[in-house]
Amino acid sequence: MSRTASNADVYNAIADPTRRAILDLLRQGEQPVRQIAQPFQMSLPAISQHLSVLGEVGLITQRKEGRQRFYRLNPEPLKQVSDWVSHYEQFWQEKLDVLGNYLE
Amino acid sequence: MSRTASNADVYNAIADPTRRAILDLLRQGEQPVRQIAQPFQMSLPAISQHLSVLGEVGLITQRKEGRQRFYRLNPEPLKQVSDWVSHYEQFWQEKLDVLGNYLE
DNA sequence: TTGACATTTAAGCAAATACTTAACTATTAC
DNA sequence: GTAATAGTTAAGTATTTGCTTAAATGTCAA
Repeated sequence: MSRTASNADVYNAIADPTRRAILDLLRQGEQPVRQIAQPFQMSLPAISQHLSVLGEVGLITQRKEGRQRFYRLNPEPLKQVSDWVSHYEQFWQEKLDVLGNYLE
Repeated sequence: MSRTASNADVYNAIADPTRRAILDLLRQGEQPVRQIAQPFQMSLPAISQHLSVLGEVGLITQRKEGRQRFYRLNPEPLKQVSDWVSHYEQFWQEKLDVLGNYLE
């Protein structure tokens, strides 16, 4: 086994700010690569590589149309993150409750 | 500026499975380093370094007692992740709704 | 069929990451 | 004091990451 047990996992995919921004972009709907790349100061291959990482963990899907490739958001894998984080929500909720009680 | 804009950020901190496991452990309450390290097949310095990463982003705090150092969970920074992910929850919720409507 | 366009793949590189072992610092116990 | 205990810091290393430029692939347009 390699050093990192779950190497190509969702947590890793969203660790990069560019990739998160790409996901945010795709919330508006599917887009071709050139359009996805446009806001970033980075070469097209770099974006393509980020898209590939996102694809590997299932966060985006691809549709080919002519010479364009449309990428579409598939947020399901984020559910894993959401579920994990939700275990911690009670903690800051508790803190808020304590604060609330104090204010009453 | 370096390659990654937000280098020592929460997303990066939780990208590592060991660090997530440490956070999970600390949900049970504060613990000294030796106890945190115990479930992992990894040297103590390695754990210490992970704790340092978690500390840098504010996910844990430290309390010194004699020669022991107790680490305590501070989940607030996870709120950032929770908030970001929540933007996507509607997407899979929609999918579930579509499924629900179909089943009716 | 030649060339432009959209995108990926390849190759290379500097920096970051996740470890390791060895050495250090602080605290308590004898 | 001396030694054991708890933990960090230092130094070194193999691997991964995030980029780059150059070359390759596939598609449409003249």
